[in-house]
Amino acid sequence: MEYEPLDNIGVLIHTVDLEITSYVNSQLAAFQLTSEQNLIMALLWKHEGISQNEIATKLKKDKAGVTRMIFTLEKKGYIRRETCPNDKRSVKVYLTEDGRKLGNDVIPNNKSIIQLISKGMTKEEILELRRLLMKVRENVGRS
Amino acid sequence: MEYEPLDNIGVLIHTVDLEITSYVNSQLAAFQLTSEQNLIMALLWKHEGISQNEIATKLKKDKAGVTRMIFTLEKKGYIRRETCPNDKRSVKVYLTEDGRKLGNDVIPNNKSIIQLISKGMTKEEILELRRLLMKVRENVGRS
DNA sequence: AAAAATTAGTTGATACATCAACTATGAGAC
DNA sequence: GTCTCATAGTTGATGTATCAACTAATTTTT
Repeated sequence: MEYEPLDNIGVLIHTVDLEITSYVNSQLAAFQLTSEQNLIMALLWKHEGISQNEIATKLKKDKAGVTRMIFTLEKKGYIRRETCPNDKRSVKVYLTEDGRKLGNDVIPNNKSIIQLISKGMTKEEILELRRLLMKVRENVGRS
Repeated sequence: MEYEPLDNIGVLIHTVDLEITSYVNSQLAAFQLTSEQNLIMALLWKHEGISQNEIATKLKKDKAGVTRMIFTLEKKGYIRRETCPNDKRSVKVYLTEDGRKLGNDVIPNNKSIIQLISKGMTKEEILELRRLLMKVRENVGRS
């Protein structure tokens, strides 16, 4: 009855996650963006003016973390925060000119990153990978 | 030519990783261990007296992080550090009595965690999941 | 309208991943 | 033996994830 605490699907998923992040970060370094900041920017390139709360919901991230990432992006000069006049609790996030221009280079870059991750896999394999990952997700039942 | 920066295999793997970690942490909370601390303990339950460097290598973790995790485990009273007399640069890590006893409860717990993660999947599906994850790994080429 | 509950966001704390700079020790070349 | 290089570990910094406690504003209840 051997058991392999260091070599199981959970650990493998964690390792692959870190390696993907490392790769993505290396591809984004030139734009002064990290993988997670890039997700926020990607949202804003599609729907500018959404609130921090919407960002947190869509990215399934903790609102505390979103507050801090937004702060970092603001420091970098890519976004602008504005209190919503209709609901003063809410903060709407807008792109700056720099932030908007950044998309021209980063969006094509993102497309090629996404393609590379599943390079050499058939549509069926990608679907199967998704299905099996969803099965694991269901098993640990965090939703 | 749509592109889905927020819904691709990379993001899914990241999400599943976080959910697995969250589940594992919930199962380990009673033992005052986190998922990563548990990996170090699991190593020590098998090979007591290995060095921090061996721990870092086997867990593929940065040595800086290992230093800090070892420090935390020492504070918790589960391990003991001892400078190697043959190589004074090296620190050997030993279990305390508490740390050794902890294994009696945690090891069975770990086995059931590992089983649960791939519950309801056939051997072939688990192998296919591994294979596809290794393919992604190869694609991002961080090794 | 006043009280109670909910919501948006902030701040603080802890943990992990990663990189860079550093110290101390050891090993190999000569 | 000394000089050079490599190795083990530490410390500091930044970024992300998560939880808890908190403020301020809004919505619901009564």
